[in-house]
Amino acid sequence: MGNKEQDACRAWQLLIKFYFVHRRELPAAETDCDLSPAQCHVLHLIEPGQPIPMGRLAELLSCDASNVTGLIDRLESRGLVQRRPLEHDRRVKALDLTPAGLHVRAQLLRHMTRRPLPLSRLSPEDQRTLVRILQRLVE
Amino acid sequence: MGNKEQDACRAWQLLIKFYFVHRRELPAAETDCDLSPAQCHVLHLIEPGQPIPMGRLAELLSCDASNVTGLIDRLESRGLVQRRPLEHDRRVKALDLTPAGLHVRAQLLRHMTRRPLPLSRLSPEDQRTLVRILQRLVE
DNA sequence: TATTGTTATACTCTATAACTATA
DNA sequence: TATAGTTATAGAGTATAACAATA
Repeated sequence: MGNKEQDACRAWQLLIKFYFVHRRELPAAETDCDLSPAQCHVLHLIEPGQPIPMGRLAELLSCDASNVTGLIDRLESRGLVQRRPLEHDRRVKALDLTPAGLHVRAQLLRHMTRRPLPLSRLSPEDQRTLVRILQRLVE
Repeated sequence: MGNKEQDACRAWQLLIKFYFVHRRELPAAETDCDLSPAQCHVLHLIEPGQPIPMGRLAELLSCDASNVTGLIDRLESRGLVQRRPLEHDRRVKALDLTPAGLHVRAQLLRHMTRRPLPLSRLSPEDQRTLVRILQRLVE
């Protein structure tokens, strides 16, 4: 029967609810770092030492490329991000974190993972189980 | 020891990652319904038959009250939401869904729960376990 | 006087369309 | 001609501060 479907659907609904409930907690971490949600997302996506083309970033953000221009303009003017044209194709501009950007990104990740409060309601076994299941979901 | 802390922290990080990965999938459901993310959030929060004061909505959205004014202006001009002053305290304006709003909200929830795809990777047992654990998290 | 919501203002985020530079 | 990114424009989302109406 469709029990498996039902469980998957129910889990999906719960994850969405969790998403909504906590989408209002994450911004606290973001404003702690003086970043807008979009800027936070960008910093999260630019992995240290792995320059990423602007177009690829637009894909990951699911937004228009024109958007990325302004987003990066602001981060660059704050000294957190650098544009550099690729040697073999000068149309492409690769983004990388500056030292200051690295620092803010690390701070952001610390702040975002600072409050696992609702999770402490779970038993140790459930916490381990949740970790195992989620790892499979996001891999 | 700190194992419990570690598991809670790890689970939190994974949920955040899940949040980021899927924050770009949910907007598809939102634009299907021709709603912005914020409008989607509002419709999600106004439960059918349970009028909610504007200030309470600002709390739930974790945003300034002045924001809610514009947000509701736009939804009201589209005929999805109604403002009504409470009889016993006419400062307070309670929000309720119109019939059209009810319809769009139901459509939105359907679209949002339409794709439990990554969840189908999990075994039936894991799906049930995930449901049980998440229920405790969002209750 | 205190509270609820609105208005005015300014900035960020977002998409569309037209454009520039490079390939 | 096609692609990567930018610019111009317009509308939505957001916060702060000053305001109006009600309590």
